[in-house]
Amino acid sequence: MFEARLSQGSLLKKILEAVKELVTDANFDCSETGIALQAMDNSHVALVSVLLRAEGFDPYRCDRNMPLGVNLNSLNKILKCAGNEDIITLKADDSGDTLGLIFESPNNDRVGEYELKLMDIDQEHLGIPDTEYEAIVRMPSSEFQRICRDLAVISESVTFNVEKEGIKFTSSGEFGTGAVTLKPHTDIDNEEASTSIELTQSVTLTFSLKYLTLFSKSTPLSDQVTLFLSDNVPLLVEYKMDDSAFIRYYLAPR
Amino acid sequence: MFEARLSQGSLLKKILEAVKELVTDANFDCSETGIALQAMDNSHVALVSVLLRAEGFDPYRCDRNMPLGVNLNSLNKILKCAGNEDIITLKADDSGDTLGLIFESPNNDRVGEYELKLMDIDQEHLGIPDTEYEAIVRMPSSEFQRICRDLAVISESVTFNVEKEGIKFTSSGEFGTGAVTLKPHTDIDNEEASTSIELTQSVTLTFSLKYLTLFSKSTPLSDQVTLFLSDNVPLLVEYKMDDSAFIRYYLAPR
DNA sequence: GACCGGCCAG
DNA sequence: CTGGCCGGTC
Repeated sequence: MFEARLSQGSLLKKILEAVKELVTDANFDCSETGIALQAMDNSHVALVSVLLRAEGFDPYRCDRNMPLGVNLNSLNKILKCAGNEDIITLKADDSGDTLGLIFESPNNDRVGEYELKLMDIDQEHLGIPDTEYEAIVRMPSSEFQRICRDLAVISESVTFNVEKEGIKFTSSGEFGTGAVTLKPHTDIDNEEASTSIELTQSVTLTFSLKYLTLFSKSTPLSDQVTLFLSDNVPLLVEYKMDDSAFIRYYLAPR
Repeated sequence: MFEARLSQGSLLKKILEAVKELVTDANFDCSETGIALQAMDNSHVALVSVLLRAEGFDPYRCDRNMPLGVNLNSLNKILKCAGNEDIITLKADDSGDTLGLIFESPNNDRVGEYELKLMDIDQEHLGIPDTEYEAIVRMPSSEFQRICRDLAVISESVTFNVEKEGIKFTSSGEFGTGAVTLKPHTDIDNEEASTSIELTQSVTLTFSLKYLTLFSKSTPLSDQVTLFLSDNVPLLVEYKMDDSAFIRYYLAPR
């Protein structure tokens, strides 16, 4: 028996928006500690990892580990039937062949009940090594999205150059070149507009803008994004919702 | 060496929006006095003339005349990477093979640096004769845009009939006819909403609405537009931004 | 069906 | 001024 009630249902809706273009089918691995989703993207270039800890739900109950194999496109269609203010409850019985979704409107005068057929998905479970990164950049997620969108005009790839003084994003294409530099900056009135850089070593790496742009669909989930970089190691792009949830993307450098 | 800093960068963004559908490639003729662009539209029916005087920049420096041949579509893409509040600096070194653009955010924690490859464009320099016009109509630019949009429903062309008492725009098409009359009107509280007509002789001329509609993309540049008309002479449609900049369109009558 | 532009709301 | 939504065009 699995049951998880999420008072801020829009969180789940946004997560699906942030993942569905990258992955078509994936397991929701439900356990006592929460719900995890981990999958390579369809072209096996990027990795997505979502964690929703049990503490983020109320109540949360999961008697035994269950991998719920979901077609994300179908799930997304069903989630579009939930209002943004709805409370969403996920349910699965031990047979594990359907996922139940209940959408309750805030004033409880409307209840939607949906069932999604589940599927068996080969669990290619991916150990992600814990890395000490050489550079950690925290910046407004909207800024990151803007930079990806802007530089995509110039080229298909972007080079990140992180120094103590700032992070510089550079692209070069057929009709010209572009570069955006962000300086560390603390806005006390507006913490979410701040940019910070920690590094043990300056780093220069190049990535596909197509994937970064897909990652930046997570912008509505968090005001800030954190980039973790090391030479010859996949970039980690992390959106933390609060202490009980995150979405992480990994992308190998070019 | 050419360098021009424009504190209101959105001006340049809007100018490109107002020109790019008419002209694909053009020279930015940079000289001591400012930046001029003059080009026939792609079908050689209309003429666009933009002038940005040196006084509108701070600082402005141009050591020698340089025609910077630009693909306006590429330039427009790059300008979309500038924020609406950004300060824009244009730069070209004496080789003149790239145009540099620097976008500085208002609080200076974000800098975009772009380079656009330049091209050689045959300078068909167009002498525009100074004309004494028979009729000069000044009106709200939004009104002009609205009239073009409205009458385009009726026909592909519009007839301007200017009398002392008013200007009448008339179209006639397969399913009906339309006419809009504007009377001179001075709104003291709101100068920009006024309409005025000066004439030495009444004038009746017919023009392509397609081009007038393209001209009216300049509406965001100025609250007022001025129409200069004479029999058998191209219409001049002028948007003056302030004393240091204008965009003018010329269109031969049908 | 996808992309771009215009309009409306926060 | 920015972001999201809707409509139109390619």
